[in-house]
Amino acid sequence: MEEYLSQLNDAQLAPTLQKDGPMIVIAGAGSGKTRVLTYRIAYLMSQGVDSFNILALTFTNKAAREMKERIATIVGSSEAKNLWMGTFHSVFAKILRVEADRLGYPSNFTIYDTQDSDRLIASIIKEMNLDKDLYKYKQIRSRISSYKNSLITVKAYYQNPELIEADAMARRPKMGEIYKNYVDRCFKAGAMDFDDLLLKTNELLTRFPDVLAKYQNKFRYILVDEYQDTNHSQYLIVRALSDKFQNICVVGDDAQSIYAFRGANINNILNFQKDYDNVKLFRLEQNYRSTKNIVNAANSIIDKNQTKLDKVVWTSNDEGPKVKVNRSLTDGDEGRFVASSIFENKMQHQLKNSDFAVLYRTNAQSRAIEDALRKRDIPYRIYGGLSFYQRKEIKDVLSYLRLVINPADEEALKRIINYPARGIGQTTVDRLIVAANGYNRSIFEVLQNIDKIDININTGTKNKLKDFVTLIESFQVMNQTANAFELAEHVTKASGLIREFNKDGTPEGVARMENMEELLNGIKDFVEGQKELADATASLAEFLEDVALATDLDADKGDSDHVALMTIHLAKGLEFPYVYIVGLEEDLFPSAMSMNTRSELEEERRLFYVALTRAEKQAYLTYALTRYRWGKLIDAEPSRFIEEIDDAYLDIITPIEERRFNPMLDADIFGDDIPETTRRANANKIRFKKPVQPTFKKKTGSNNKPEKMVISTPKNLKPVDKATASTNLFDTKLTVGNLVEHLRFGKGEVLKIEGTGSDTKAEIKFDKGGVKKLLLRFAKLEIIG
DNA sequence: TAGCTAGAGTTTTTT
DNA sequence: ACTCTAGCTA
Repeated sequence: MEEYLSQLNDAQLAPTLQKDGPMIVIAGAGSGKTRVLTYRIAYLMSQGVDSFNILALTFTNKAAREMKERIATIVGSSEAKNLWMGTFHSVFAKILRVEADRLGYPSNFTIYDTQDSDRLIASIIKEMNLDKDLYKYKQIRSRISSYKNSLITVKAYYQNPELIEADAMARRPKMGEIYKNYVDRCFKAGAMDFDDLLLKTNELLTRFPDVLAKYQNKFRYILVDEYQDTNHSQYLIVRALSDKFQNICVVGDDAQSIYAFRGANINNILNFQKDYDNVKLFRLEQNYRSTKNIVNAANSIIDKNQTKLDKVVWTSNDEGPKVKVNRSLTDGDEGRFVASSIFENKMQHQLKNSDFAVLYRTNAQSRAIEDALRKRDIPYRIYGGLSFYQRKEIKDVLSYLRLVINPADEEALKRIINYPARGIGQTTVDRLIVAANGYNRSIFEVLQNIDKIDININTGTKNKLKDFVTLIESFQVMNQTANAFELAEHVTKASGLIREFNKDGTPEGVARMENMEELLNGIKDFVEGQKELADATASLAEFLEDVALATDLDADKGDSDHVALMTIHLAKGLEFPYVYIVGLEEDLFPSAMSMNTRSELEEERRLFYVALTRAEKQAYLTYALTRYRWGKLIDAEPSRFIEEIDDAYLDIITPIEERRFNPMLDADIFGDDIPETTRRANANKIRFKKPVQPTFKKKTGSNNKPEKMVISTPKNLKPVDKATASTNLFDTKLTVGNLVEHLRFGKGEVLKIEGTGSDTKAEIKFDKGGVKKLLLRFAKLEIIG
């Protein structure tokens, strides 16, 4: 142990060796707080604290896993195994499963993700015959979420005239009723949403003193990482659990609080010293991560914020190069700049791809970067966005599995009762929902008793429903004996999902099959991992819980060398030698949605601070003068955040304006006979999902507009049946490019082209039928005059 | 009931 | 630019 402690400096050592009592560590960016947490846990154990009695709450499961591995190398894996470590959501989901019956929930409750919640709310709004323009399900969901995070239950809502008044003012007088219905339906479905995992934990701890005592005695030592991003609900859980022994250690940095939008309350960290008696305060101010230029640039930004704790982050690292600022003409150019710069840095400094990260404010920005990296053959990985488990085909498979575990799961049932199509239409489902609500039973119970109840469904449809019940019940029987993988494999076949995915033979169908196979492999890995633990409960239920709470970062095994692309939010806690912060433009970063109040703007500024402090050696700030947003080209101006950095730390490099068309990068996509200006314009508009080389000849009619087009298909792609396509075209010169963007494959001709400029529409007829979805980018185009 | 189309809404960030 | 859905037709 001592030899490990020798790796800490004095400032880090003090909190590490502080064994008992409430304490707060204010840790600047890159000051080694993870190290302190890790060694402090190891130290506690060396002082005789039982690992069963330690609870560490982290921000991601990945962080928990890494910390656990690190501790295992110090104290041994058998000791480390018993530590309770994870996110708030995953730790309390486990506890809730154990105590579920107290709250009237089944222990196999489903965890609804955001999409499930959205669908349920939309369904409720529809059932209540409310105006969906007034009651937008996303807004309603976010309202409900913030109620729950503030511990405002339905009852509390109705007792609070201010809230009722506020919703009435917002022309949503039925808000309370929707909230009540939503909560009831979740309960009836045996489902908890993300916020419930915290809310129900609070309910559990307040309503049942014996349960509270049990966990207070269990978790004698509690550590919370990223405390600045806890919300009220999490705050109360921590307070309740630590109340008896008061061995609570929170670590955080007010300057890195970036989750106010989901209820995080920066006052939790600012007021910690008032919440407990005799709080020991520690500060970690020396940055070990970044160069002087980066640290100083970051400090000069955060100085502009009024709300902050006193803290001066400094470093004894090298000066390093200044922060480079680059201007581009378009978002496409910005992407190419980043790709070229990464390429050059890699060559010049002999670096790996994983030494680089590109950070952006919104997920939509990844596109332009992605395209540029692909053209340069630089491997990359996009984190976040739509995660693997949220993809349609994956959710479909998971829905079958969810229904096996919890037949009451309404959202899972609605997803798959007619997928693959088995002749059960919306009308039938609506009637089932009405019946289920009327009998106060789950839809599945209604289905099981379809002959015994009074319901307006014809015999043919009833038989189809019975077949569906039989199918699910057969899976349930199989689940008694088979392991999760065997069951999942059987489900994909017996449900007809495999047949469905193989049906059309399109690239999308093939991709879906591949994804499903990847899911099955994942389940197989999970089952085998569980076998090693000699845990007989290697169950499907546990897999589903892991999946529900998994994030994209958690899934990263770090086994391949790639450039990381992610939002700044996702990058919190990570570090990279080279960091590119892109899209530094007004209305984008800071976001247009966050410039109404000073506190919103300050949060954006903290976000920028987080972004910059991810960099170890070199940071780049880039912005473009024009950018495509919502499909339209808009002008942009540089972010105020660039000006806020002290000039002394900036190196404003030559703008990309002089960049010339680079045939090596662009010519492979566009035919040689297309004028350079058009190709350049096209280069910004067209995205290819796979490297293809369509070639086409441009021939125009007398009025210089394309009148007819023949589209020929590469041999390996199958023509589809039928054919009209309409699209808005930016200008006539781009007709070809945009059609490549939109067309599927097959032969066809243009029936009509209407309008000019941004309002141009084209209609194309294929010889052999049509375009199911206007997605394909693999066409070979020929325009005939 | 299934399949197709036109039109609306979307992009702020996530467990 | 892309996705989702209501509403239409067969």
